[in-house]
Amino acid sequence: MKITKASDYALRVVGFFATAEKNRYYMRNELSEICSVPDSFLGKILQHLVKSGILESERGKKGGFRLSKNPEDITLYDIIRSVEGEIVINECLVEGNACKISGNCKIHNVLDQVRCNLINELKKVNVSNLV
Amino acid sequence: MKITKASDYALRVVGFFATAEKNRYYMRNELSEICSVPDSFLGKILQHLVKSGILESERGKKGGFRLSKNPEDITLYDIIRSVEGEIVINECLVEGNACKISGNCKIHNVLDQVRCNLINELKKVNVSNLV
DNA sequence: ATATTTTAAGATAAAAAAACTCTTTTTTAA
DNA sequence: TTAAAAAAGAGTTTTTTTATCTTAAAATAT
Repeated sequence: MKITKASDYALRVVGFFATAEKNRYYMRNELSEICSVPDSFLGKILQHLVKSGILESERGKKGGFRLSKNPEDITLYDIIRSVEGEIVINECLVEGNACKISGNCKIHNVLDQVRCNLINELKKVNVSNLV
Repeated sequence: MKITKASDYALRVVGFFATAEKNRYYMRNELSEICSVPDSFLGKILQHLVKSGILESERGKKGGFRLSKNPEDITLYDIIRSVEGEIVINECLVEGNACKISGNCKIHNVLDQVRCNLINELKKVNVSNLV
């Protein structure tokens, strides 16, 4: 019931971009320093954020990372989803993974409700709310 | 962002008790079979549930486990809390663990809100709702 | 009393996931 | 064509989860 450190780091970085100079590219090692995130680990996290369209990147000299959307259009859910994959409260609800008792118990339905509610809460907050 | 298997197992067991013969003691190995939970792992889970007052136990012949409250008075939160400890959405919010940037960032406040909301949702559902 | 049955407690082991690193490749600009 | 940056993928270490096993303690039946 906890976000991973990768998510925490991602939130910091995207949160920083909301306050940063618009359109400027920041290099991985700059971001690493500014946000106190291990440099090479951050590399992986940034890749995820780029793949899911939250950041955009440019290689080579003058390269780096910057936001590819307005902060208002990026939610906490987007960021966590980007680095952790889909949020699932309990394993049994994962498709193709149904547990033996799933037919006749309500636990899973209830947990799925909790999950939907959690996701909605995370969608309510956008990155500009973090400034 | 997922409950542990121990929590899932605990939910099954307590859920079963809600449908089971009232006041009767069920032995660990019975519960293990009924709920499809590994016998010795279940031992540990049952200990947690007893310690937090959800179940009560009796040793020796005729011993076993049973509910020590009405199903209506046991919430999903109680059960998860019992086996996983306090729900924390992000590590930085754990006391004595404050991260360097905690003073000047809103991320943690926001995640704490999400956490409160999640806990409230889990408190809304009680074990009799699972029958 | 004593043997039997059951949970309690603690140590330990195996497996899985998380957290992080390193190396090689690709892209870009000067 | 060289230097600087991200991309990609493999690999490593650490931590957490998921169990198991063994010994102790308690309750009951005989």
